[in-house]
Amino acid sequence: MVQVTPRAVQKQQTRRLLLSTALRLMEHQSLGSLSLREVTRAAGLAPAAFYRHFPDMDRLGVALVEESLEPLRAALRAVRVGLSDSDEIIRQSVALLSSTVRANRGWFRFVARERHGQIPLVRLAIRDQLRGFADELARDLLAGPVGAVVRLGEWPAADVQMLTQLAVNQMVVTAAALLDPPEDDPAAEAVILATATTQLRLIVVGARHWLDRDT
Amino acid sequence: MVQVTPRAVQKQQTRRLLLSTALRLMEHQSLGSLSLREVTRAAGLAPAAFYRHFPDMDRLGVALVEESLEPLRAALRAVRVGLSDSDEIIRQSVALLSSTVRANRGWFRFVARERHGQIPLVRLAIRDQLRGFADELARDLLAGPVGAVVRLGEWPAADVQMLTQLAVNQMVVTAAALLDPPEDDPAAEAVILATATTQLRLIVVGARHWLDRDT
DNA sequence: TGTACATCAGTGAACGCGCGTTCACTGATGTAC
DNA sequence: TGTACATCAGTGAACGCGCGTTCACTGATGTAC
Repeated sequence: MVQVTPRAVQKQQTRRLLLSTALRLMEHQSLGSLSLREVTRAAGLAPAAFYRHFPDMDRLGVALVEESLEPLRAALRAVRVGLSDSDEIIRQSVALLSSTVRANRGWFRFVARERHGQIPLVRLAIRDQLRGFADELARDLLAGPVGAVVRLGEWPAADVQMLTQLAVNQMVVTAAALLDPPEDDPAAEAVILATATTQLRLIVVGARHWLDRDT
Repeated sequence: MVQVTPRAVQKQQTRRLLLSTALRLMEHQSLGSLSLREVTRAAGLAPAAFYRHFPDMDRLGVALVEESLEPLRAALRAVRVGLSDSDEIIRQSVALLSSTVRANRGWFRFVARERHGQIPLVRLAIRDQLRGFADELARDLLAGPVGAVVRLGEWPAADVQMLTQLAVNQMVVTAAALLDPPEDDPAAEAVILATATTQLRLIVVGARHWLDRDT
């Protein structure tokens, strides 16, 4: 049973404060170099208060992976529901990518950085969550107009997984590129989005011809 | 003029020792959390000796990016030269990917981790080098049998860039997946390679139909 | 409702430690003659 | 070739600092009666 006493509510607020503060501080550093004291200092707490919520920073990282997933998953599904049965699969996919990154900058930066970062527990948690994203995308595609266009229902299950993993990978990589200080060029972001669009288009072309690839 | 006195030779050896020691130590941590003292300790030097070679750890990271490129570039070109005019583009591409990662584990891990890591100078250096890889791949493809199959010569230049960047991205991501402790499953590596093979195949299918994608 | 005790989120001081950087130094190597 | 001075890669001690973790504590909140 979840505690709903004022004290328990306050504790949850402090916990969320620690998580959001850590995410904010990681704009310019990795989890591995973020110190417990930095987080509590920025959150306005004594260092020792940290231990009422997490045994160490690694576990805070894992919690960040798990608890950031929910709003992001909701955002992704909401945009996907808007997909009509038109042929503009690609334009809508890139719009989805772009808007989702915009609305979840901190989380994407965190995932891009820690996905291959130094903390094994966090890497594992991210890998699991990305697999979940890919699975969910697969389900949505199979049920929607995009799946119909490329006849996804006729694909071997392993191939569907491969496709959605490729899409999720490209999403994360593109997001990371968008989040990196886009050098001096003010048009850098447009270039990145244009490249991502074309790459996605190539993948969709590949998907369209997947079943007749040997002819 | 390059110095060739015994003293200069010794200095270069020490410099290379620092670089290789740092790369080895980064198997389990990121550059941002690797300390100058750890590197000099593992290299058998006094901490202050570091400053004879690099102003700080960030610059060592940049040097690592730049100086690891050469052997890797040589390895990549050597394998590509072996490509005959057969249709087995994909099998050879994955063999290339797999063998190259095997022969350059440390470097791939470093690139995968620091590409989105916390040190801007290193991120920038890696981005430049990956762009160089993509450009070189584009040149080789245009001149070779693969380019002929997909009529790469008729593609807009931006599309060729997009394709080779996608390939390089996938290479780095797959390499990172291979390098991560492959969980408990002993067949995990085979699964990763199979997925990478299929993804590459999808990309090639997309490339084959790229010019007639609107028909 | 009021009281008396229990819980526990957060405090603040203290600890030992490894860090990056500085500095004057040593002694082998290099150079001018 | 031999000598006398210059260079400079690497040393070792020292510094001040922020770190993670511990501990006894405080005082508001919770609970039993």
